[in-house]
Amino acid sequence: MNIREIAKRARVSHSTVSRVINQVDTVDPRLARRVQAVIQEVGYRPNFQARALARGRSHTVGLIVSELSGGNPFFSEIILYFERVAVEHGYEVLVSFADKETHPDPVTVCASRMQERQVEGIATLTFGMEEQLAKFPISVPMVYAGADHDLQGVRNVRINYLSGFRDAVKHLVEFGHQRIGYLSGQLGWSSMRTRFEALRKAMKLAGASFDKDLVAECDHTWDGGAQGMATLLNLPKPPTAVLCCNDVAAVGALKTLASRGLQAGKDVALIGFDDLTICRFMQPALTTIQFSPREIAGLAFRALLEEIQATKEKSNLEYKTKFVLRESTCAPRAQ
Amino acid sequence: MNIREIAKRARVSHSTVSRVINQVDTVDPRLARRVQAVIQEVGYRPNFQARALARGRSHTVGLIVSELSGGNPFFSEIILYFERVAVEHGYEVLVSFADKETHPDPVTVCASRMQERQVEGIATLTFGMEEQLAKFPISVPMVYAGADHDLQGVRNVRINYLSGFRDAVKHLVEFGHQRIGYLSGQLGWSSMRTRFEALRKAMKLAGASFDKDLVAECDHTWDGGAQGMATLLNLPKPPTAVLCCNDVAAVGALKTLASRGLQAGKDVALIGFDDLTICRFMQPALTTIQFSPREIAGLAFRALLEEIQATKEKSNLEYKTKFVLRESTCAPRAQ
DNA sequence: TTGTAGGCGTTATCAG
DNA sequence: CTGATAACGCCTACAA
Repeated sequence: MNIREIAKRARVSHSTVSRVINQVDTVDPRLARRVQAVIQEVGYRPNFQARALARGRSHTVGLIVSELSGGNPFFSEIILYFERVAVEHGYEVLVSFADKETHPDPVTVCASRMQERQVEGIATLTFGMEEQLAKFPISVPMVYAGADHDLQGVRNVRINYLSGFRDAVKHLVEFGHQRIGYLSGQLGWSSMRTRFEALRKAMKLAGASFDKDLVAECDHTWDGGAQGMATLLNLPKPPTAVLCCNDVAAVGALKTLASRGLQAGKDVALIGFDDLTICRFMQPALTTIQFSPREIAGLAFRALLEEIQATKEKSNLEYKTKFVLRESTCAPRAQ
Repeated sequence: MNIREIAKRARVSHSTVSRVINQVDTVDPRLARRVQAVIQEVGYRPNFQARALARGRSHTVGLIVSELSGGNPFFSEIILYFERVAVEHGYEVLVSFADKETHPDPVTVCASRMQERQVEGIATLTFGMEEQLAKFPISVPMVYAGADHDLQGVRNVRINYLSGFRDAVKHLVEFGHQRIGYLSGQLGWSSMRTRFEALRKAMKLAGASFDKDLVAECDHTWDGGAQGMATLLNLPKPPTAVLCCNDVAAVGALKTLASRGLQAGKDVALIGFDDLTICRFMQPALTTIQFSPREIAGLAFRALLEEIQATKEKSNLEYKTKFVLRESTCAPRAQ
């Protein structure tokens, strides 16, 4: 079933049908009704690809994620919500995974797929692989989130990491913590460097001294967090409070604490990052810094849309992390 | 940059270029090399939509999910892995959400989108909304997973719920549990009915009596599980062991237990369903029944591919749930 | 206001 | 083996 078939049945030309479909209002209401009736009757829907071809617009955007962190709900939710908001705006989304699991040369694969489908813009939400992907020889608008420095021609949704860390550190300092540790993700990831920097700055602002020995660099995964916490606990003088680069690492840390008979919120203060739903259900409920995949995906899509539509007045898009107090912190405990 | 431009530069006709791109091996190697060179040089990639139009094949499949259960990692992983395996096979995937959050009439919206993009097949992985979506006036192959009865013309990836429940129940019975409870999702969902049936059968097989009063019907969400467990605990004679319809509900249940000073694996036996990564990290580690989104997505895609390609020898696709023993069970405790 | 003709980038069918 | 030529389904001047 196509536009010509509809035209035949409605006894008009196919251009009239096209006009009706595209709501061109110069068309005679009576003809329009006749066409609509036929469309309804046969359940016709225009062919998206033919339209894209004729109009020269694919109505598709690309989304590049990394998903290196085995089973972190954060990334799957990024996809979920990005897809949602895109669909609401009449866009399709092409998801590409920039990791080695799918292909040895992810950059090329991504680039090819994006180019073939004529995406109108690309959001790169890898939180750390932006730099490698910047080699992309691509000619469409591009959006990052939380890139550490503004790249030429790339829109960046700024992430205010400091706001959350500031309140978190303040909270710990008020409790009297002197030995504050940090479970960092691998610093090869730019967003991990950025988080680390934010923490350092927050410490400085709070007038707290920062001991490099209390930083464990580990995988930003469940197991990575568990290992990292073990490293910190094995220190001659372990920290009395620990912040984590993300929630899954914090949950892993919780596991290690439990295995040593220690309790967060009692023996040691623990703070996560992301605010996954699971935080509310951990025992104790995990205090964390909110970094909502839903909101970030939304902001990124909005930024992308503005770039695609070449909007004059660009919104000032910034996501502000927020400290969320629950039960996993406490005053320092004598060793 | 298009096929004609390449043709011009390689001094051949555009048909020859097309042949080279499509690896038609009747083309003169020298010409082929010349064309390849130009393609490399200008970084040309064929236009996917034009191809789809000309070939009459979209190379796109639809995926319908429900995602009614706020922030259940299970569903986002279904999307993630389905997308992955589809891309590996050269397919694009069109994700549609069949829930009210996006639109009052999800069925129509899904149907329209799927039809417009000319999907070659549709996988409906909602685990309970299949029936409502069956009204779909659609003419392409369709795949379900775990539908409770085989529908005409629809391929169904069978889910063996019993295998997991059988071992779980056996495990509890061996511990000596007499009062086994169940936290069910709303029985309006077919997969919830199926799970419930599987449990009943497993109980029967184990020679255990099944008390209907020990079943709480709740939302299959984090908070739903928490509430359901509260209901069970408020019973005059609460169950000594509880199975759950999924892990997030089990985690919610864990929360309720903790708030009443009870411990799973000590005061009451608790068993989840899904085997989310988080299970390993709960305190105690959650014993559960494995229902892997990765494998199920993979099987569903394979089934879909077979339908699309009209494969003669259909694989016998069945997913077998599996009991995973961890730490959240124990012998019944005197009240 | 409506219809005709041409084009979007590709594949496919023919002659040559 | 190659190259015109005609689809694929739609949009859009331009002409009527």
